[in-house]
Amino acid sequence: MNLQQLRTFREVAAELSFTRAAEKLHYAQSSVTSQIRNLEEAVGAPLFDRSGRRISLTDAGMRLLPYADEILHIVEAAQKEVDETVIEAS
Amino acid sequence: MNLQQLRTFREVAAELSFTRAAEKLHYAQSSVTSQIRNLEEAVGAPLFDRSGRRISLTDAGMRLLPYADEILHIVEAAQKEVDETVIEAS
DNA sequence: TAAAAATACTCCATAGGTATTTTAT
DNA sequence: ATAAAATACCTATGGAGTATTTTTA
Repeated sequence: MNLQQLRTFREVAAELSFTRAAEKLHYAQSSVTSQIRNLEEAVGAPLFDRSGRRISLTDAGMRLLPYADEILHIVEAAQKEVDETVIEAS
Repeated sequence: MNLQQLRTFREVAAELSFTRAAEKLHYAQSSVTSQIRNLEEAVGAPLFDRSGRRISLTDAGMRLLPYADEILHIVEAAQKEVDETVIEAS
């Protein structure tokens, strides 16, 4: 599991589309496919149901989503906190 | 910034030694050095003061540490949450 | 049949290792 | 003198892309 996979997962979950998530994040569609596949391998469960051109979150996906959000928010907060130090030092 | 860097950062901060952190995490010492260097680049601030063979956390490092801990804890919790789904499905 | 995901493949960046050098005690 | 971090260098893995194929609505 890595932060980039979580960002991509969040976007795919929001769009319910690999293609649109790829456009938004400036990835190739195939890259989004592998990121999600790798994340699914990492967590040991499928995150989306694929039925051709419609996808939907699995149970595991629905459970993971709020954690992904939380993690990414804290990462942002951490960056801001460190930025404060840099500002104060100047 | 990535999760592996945060895990390594946490261990270096706990040990206050690149060498001991490398042993604990089964990395080469040079790998820990680059991981920390890359993390420092990512956040835009030095995280440790190096004065030869003694290292200590900088102000930025001290600020980042609790966030790193929090992020890594939530990552663990997320994995457990997904595991629940896998168990329930069986 | 058309839109979206999966697959095959290629290429390159980077992560990690070994070996060595530098630097403070 | 020595213990620890930094650096130089090398290799291999994997991430991202393009092009194509498969799938289902």
